[in-house]
Amino acid sequence: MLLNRMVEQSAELNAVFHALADPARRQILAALREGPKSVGELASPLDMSFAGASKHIGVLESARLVQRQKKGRTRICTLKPARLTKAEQWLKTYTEFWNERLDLLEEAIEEHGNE
Amino acid sequence: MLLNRMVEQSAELNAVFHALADPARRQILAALREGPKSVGELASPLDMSFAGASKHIGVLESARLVQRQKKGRTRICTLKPARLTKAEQWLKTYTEFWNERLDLLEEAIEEHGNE
DNA sequence: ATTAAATTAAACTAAATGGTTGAATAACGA
DNA sequence: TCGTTATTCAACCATTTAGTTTAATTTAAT
Repeated sequence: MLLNRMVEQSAELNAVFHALADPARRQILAALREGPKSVGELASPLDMSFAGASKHIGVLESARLVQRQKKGRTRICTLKPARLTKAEQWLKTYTEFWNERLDLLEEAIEEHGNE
Repeated sequence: MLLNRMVEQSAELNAVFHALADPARRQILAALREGPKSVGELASPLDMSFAGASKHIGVLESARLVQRQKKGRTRICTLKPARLTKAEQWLKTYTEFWNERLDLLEEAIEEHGNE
């Protein structure tokens, strides 16, 4: 159903944007760009308790931006940026709109600039 | 100072991503793409009280995504998507990273695909 | 001058968020 | 087996959020 898909998309964007709205979580994503890391490695630079960091990773995981898999007694986190493209696509329609406006403004200035 | 600028950026991204994380707010932004609208016009399709909608517009305003100006007894809201480009830029570095990975994967498949 | 309309402000509630600490779980090393 | 390490879980607390309703404010219309 159409409505169904819209609601899903909405929930997805909710989760992704919400996940990105916290600086600790963005720091975790930044760290993961260097490669997979354990929860402990991600937590240590974060100026908060280990459990707190684990929660943040949980938020990133439920937004499907990060995947956590058991390896021995550690959990290895990897970046799954596929969902970011959804957010990027959403933003793109807005910046396109903005650029169109700027173009129109430019035209208007060209036409009426020396009045 | 360098730290200063980083914190500012961080606060800015916090505000923008947080503003985008709510479907009612995204709906308001979508409506504003058609052109400037009054608070009332933005509120009516929103299935919430007028005051509630006004608060959402306040969130968008403090993220500097929307500007509200008094006109008679109404307030006209206009889209100011400049800040969205900050968010887009931030996302872009991640999707670029992702595309690089995909390219590497593709290469790897080309090389070892028929083993 | 009064009333009506558009909007914000204030006060409140319920739920979510971001954080803590301490106990529980599970796997590794001696 | 026993202690240690890595991580999560549970319970809790303070703050923020999203929403409400009612009152206040400002401007327009009669």
